[in-house]
Amino acid sequence: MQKATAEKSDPIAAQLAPVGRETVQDRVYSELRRALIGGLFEPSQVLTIRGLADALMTSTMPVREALGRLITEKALEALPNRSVRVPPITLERMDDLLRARILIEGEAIALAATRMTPHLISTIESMLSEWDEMRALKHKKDVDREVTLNQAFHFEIYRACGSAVLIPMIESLWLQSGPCIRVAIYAFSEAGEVDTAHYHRTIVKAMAAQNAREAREALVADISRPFVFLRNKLEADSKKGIPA
Amino acid sequence: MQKATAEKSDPIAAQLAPVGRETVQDRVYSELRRALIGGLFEPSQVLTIRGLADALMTSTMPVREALGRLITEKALEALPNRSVRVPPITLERMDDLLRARILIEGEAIALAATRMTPHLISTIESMLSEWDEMRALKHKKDVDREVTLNQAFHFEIYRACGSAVLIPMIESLWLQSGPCIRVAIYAFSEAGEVDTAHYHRTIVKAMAAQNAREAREALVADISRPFVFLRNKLEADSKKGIPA
DNA sequence: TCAATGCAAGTGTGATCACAAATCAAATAA
DNA sequence: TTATTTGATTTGTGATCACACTTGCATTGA
Repeated sequence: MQKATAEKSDPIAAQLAPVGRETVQDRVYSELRRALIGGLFEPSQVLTIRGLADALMTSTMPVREALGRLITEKALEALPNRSVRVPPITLERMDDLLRARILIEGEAIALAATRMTPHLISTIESMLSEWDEMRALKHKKDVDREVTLNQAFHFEIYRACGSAVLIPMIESLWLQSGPCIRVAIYAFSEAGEVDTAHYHRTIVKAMAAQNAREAREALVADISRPFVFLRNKLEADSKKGIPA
Repeated sequence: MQKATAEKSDPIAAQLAPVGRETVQDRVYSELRRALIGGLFEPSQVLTIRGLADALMTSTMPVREALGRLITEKALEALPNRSVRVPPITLERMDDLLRARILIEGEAIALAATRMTPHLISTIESMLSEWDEMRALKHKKDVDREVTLNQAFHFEIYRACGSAVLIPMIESLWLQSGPCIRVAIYAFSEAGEVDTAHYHRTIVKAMAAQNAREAREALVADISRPFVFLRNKLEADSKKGIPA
């Protein structure tokens, strides 16, 4: 493993930093988080501390702390062998996750709808056009960018709900459904174009009108899509697989 | 600090253990969890790694991992100084927590109501009588036992909802509202007797009838009580305090 | 040939060390 | 007396070491 000795401190740079410098474990945690939400890890893939430490150019210490944190929010799973893996996809778990997301994200967007400001509305409207830009040069399926844009759009709205309790729960739910979503988006691409931007436009319209009920319904339609799609795909696969 | 060197392994005892032995960090995590849900820490109290390690008779390592996990589920709070404390109580946060608990625990109990078995019903009915036993010898206010019993009753029901996603979220919410609840229960005791068992009986009746709507309403009444009580108390205190 | 045993590499866990930053106290200067 | 600075102590963070357990493969036995 590459040495990562603590370098001598630079007192000048130290005093320039505001108050809270970023720790290595925070960086590692963020990286793993991003990778999980983006679905960069396979479901059922096992992760090793030393392997991740090598990949992230650090020692094992920040990695084990980050893994522990991800395990408590169910983004990863601790096997009885003490090894850790990204949770496998099952139909029951997908239904469970979707139900929880409808419940909590639905509540968050309904709250947010009643608190919209003109500035916020123009912000999320401008995010719609970003979506169109990407479609313009869609010769390459940029799944990463698609995932990032989708996440930014949703959380820009959720932040407006003003609940310091609900938002971390939603982040945890995205973390848990990340691997499924990536699989679903790939399946989308194979099955032909599906207009995510259309669903987002419906959401923005409801938000601009401060109509909580319509916003919730539009959101439910948006987040249900990949789940029902993936569910159909998995059921079709098992029908093909089991009789064989 | 007390030495906690790894003792030599006992191969016989090792092979008797099923598969997953308990790690020290799991023990530490459980202890801190129990202490937080039970409200054994003061709000705004700062916790130090070495202090907890000494108290729990272990090294710093398991403690830091446990603290990191508790911080991610918002049971503790990381200050910019890198020190960690139990979050202070504010009116906004209490309202936020109560709203989330009504939303999620309400959904869980509604789900559970549709899945009740005779065995489960008799289990939670028997828990009611335990409550009466405690009341019989209430010469001593056993707040700890009260908290434990309340927790056991609620989670026995929540487990029946069958959602591996909702239950950890509820645990996180209890963890976050633990400090408030303890303060509220003390305030209850001062303000004279309040019959928790009565609310629980109403819940059990609705559950036995598999009436999801009534169960949800009874639950909301039960969990709202300490919050509205504490809210009134805090508002009264601030009215007395600020003009002075 | 196949199952069982034993060895070696890999992995997680806990303890300890090193270091920088924060905190607190006493001492000094205004 | 009050404000500032200096020094010692405390605390969090990251690296490294030691050890037990797991896993995989090769050797050995029937």
